[in-house]
Amino acid sequence: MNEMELATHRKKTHQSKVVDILTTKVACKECSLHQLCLPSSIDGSDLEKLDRIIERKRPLKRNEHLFQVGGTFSSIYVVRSGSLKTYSPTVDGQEQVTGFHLPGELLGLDAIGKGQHPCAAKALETTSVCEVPFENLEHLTQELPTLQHQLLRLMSKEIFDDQELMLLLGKKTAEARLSAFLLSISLRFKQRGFSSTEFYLSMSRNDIANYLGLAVETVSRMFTRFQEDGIINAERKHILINNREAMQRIAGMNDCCEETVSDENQKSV
Amino acid sequence: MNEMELATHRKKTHQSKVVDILTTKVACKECSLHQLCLPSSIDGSDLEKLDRIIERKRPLKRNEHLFQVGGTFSSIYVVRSGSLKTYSPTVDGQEQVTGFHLPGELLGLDAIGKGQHPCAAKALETTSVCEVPFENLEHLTQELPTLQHQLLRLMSKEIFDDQELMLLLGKKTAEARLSAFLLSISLRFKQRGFSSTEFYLSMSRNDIANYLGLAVETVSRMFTRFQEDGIINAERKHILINNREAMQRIAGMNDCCEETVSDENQKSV
DNA sequence: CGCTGCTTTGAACAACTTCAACTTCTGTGG
DNA sequence: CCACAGAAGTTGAAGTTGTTCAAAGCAGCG
Repeated sequence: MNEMELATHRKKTHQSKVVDILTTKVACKECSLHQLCLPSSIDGSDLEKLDRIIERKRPLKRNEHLFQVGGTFSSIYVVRSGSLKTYSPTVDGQEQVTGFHLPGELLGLDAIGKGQHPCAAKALETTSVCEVPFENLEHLTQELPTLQHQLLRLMSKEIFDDQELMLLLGKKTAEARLSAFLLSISLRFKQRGFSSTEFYLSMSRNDIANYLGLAVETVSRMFTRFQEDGIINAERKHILINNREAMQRIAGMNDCCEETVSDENQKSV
Repeated sequence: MNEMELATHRKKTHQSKVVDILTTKVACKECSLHQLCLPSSIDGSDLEKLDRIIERKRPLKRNEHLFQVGGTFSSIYVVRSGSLKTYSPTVDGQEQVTGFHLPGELLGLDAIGKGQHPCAAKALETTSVCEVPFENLEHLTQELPTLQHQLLRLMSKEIFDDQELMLLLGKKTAEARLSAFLLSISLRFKQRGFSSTEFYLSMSRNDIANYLGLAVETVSRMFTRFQEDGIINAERKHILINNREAMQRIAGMNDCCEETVSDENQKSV
């Protein structure tokens, strides 16, 4: 039944030039991000239903906005390729980078509550996204319990991740922050089938510093220090992780000065 | 700054609290938190369906746990009265307070993704909660689109709030953090029909400091400073907000350097 | 080639932490 | 009801981390 429909659908949406693999209108079924995205754990005709409500937009160029602060919320977005940053303006005219978004990751979940985007999203490089009109998605989740479950899971994960970051910002030293950041990126690349030890950072030092709540200079110094210690090789945006264990150690604790924490005493009360 | 006044306040503080109202099994329909909680925008027989899946547990005593780290996730919880803190253990055996929860607020949303609680929840005072078995809730949201919508809204709000806190932790000075914290508490009390200018903090300075990513001593000093500047009156846990505008100004910007309260000509926007 | 924006480096400085002592509060048992 | 011990909060002084300011090195691009 649906093969035909799907073909028709694809033809209808196939109006822009096919430049490269990034702009191809891949069905969810064939998308390599399948397992990371909303369709995880959905298949068959259900997947096609989801597929049908998704709009695949033309790729964004570097520095183009996906949405602006205060923009009306109507869709959530999934990164298909490339990357974006989200950031909010602060009272004093600065901006605070609230997140980086790699392929398979969702954007816009923070806007559901108020109906408008509390942050802006800007492409860090050439980036393509799937647009999922939220109203349609809500309707579809009524039909597909597993889709609803997946949506809730993804939102929950976002809450969880945010809390991890809060912990980072509240308690960790500069080197712990950068280390944790690099490990997080590394892990996310790995989950997407890329190398976890060698990658390019699409964001500037400034964005990293902003995200981690540090001054650019501090981030730069930390990169230098890690390199001197042989833990990483950093040539501009090209990163090579040499010693993952060391990084995990640094990211984990290193409270302020010395370590020697082999304490087993779990506080229970 | 009036010792007589403060002494009087102190005496009033020691009045015993009658808690029998708190333990009554109120139906959602009659709950004063109706508008803040899941049932918002549901009514009639639908509300009764929700009511039926909710379990009202016996009140928790101060320092009792609602759930522990790593505990199996099966329900989300709504605070009915009292308050709780959530906190996660850090690698080095410390704990990081991730939030305070007042009546009408949800707990456990961060556990949906992994199926177990990434943080523990402990009562700060005598506290009663509603338990909402998640599986039942998920089923019910399939029937009641508005309930689903409300759940998504609440989760989205949590994401949004977390991002606000990230901003606080990443960019703000100690006084800005404390000021923003007090304003947040004030607002939440107001939404619950309590005074927004005079309230009791159920959490210790230690918890506040931990939550804000500061040392206890720093928080203490900031309280003292605010009091000296006449912005608040703080007698232990009893807080009186005298100058909301000043607090908003301090919470908003006040980049790094200090200035006196008289200073009106600061950068706006 | 010279401009611009991004990154790195150095030195002085400020904010916050840590350490330590002291005060105030709370609750428990005599 | 009071005394006492432990917890919680406050205050001061010294010490660190990270910031700010200033300037120089590097890549990209017209």
